[in-house]
Amino acid sequence: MESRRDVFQAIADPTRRAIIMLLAVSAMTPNGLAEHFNSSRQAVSKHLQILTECEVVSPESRGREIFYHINTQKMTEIEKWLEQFKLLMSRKFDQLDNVLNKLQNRKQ
Amino acid sequence: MESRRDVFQAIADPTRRAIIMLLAVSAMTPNGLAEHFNSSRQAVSKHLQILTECEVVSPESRGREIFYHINTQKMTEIEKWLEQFKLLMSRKFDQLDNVLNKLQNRKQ
DNA sequence: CAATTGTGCAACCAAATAATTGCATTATAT
DNA sequence: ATATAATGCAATTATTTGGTTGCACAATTG
Repeated sequence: MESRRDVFQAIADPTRRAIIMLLAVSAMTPNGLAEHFNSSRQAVSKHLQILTECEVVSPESRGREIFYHINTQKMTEIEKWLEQFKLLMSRKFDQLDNVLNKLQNRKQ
Repeated sequence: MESRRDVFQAIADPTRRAIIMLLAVSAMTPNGLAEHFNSSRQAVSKHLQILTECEVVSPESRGREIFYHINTQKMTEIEKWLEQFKLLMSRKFDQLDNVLNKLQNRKQ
């Protein structure tokens, strides 16, 4: 539970993805979240720790409860990466188009 | 190297993300890919195996070489999940809006 | 003040991961 | 036919992961 700590690592685990979805609807406490899963409260707490470390989530203390909120901003990193990917893909098709155009020009 | 085999697991590893980006530009062989990394060819081959298993990539044999292509379709699963997430987030704001509207109506 | 509640943290453990090295196999080239 | 190149597969290993239990500690309740 130490090293690689980024958004992609954060969403790799299905339980963490479920936590993210729940928190997207409303901020919740570890106990509140744990009710939705089979694993123990401490297990959920560990996931929250990981999510906090990569800033996907941030804790807000209210009395003895801690509400965890989604950090939307961090989630956009995934989107950025996907955009980059799609850009590279589209360029590939552009190059293919160029090849096809040249072939067509030769035929003319 | 057995169990969880989905797109999110696929993009969790930074080397695999790099491989995906390279293949987004053009199909490549394991040897060709390995030149871009410090790790051994076999290590890259294992990543390709994982990427193949979750259908992010597919192999095309040409003589003794194997060209790996990106399977764009599978990448959209990530996008779908992100869309779902953003939908939940927007609904949260809608609910907040509703609350604010009701408060405003009371003041009227 | 004592009991309870909500939480984090440490120690521990089984399983999975990423990487290595050493082969076996197939296709090409000489 | 033999050498070489491109690749996959198996065994091994260190590290990381995800989970558990048991505890400590602060806030709340009675």
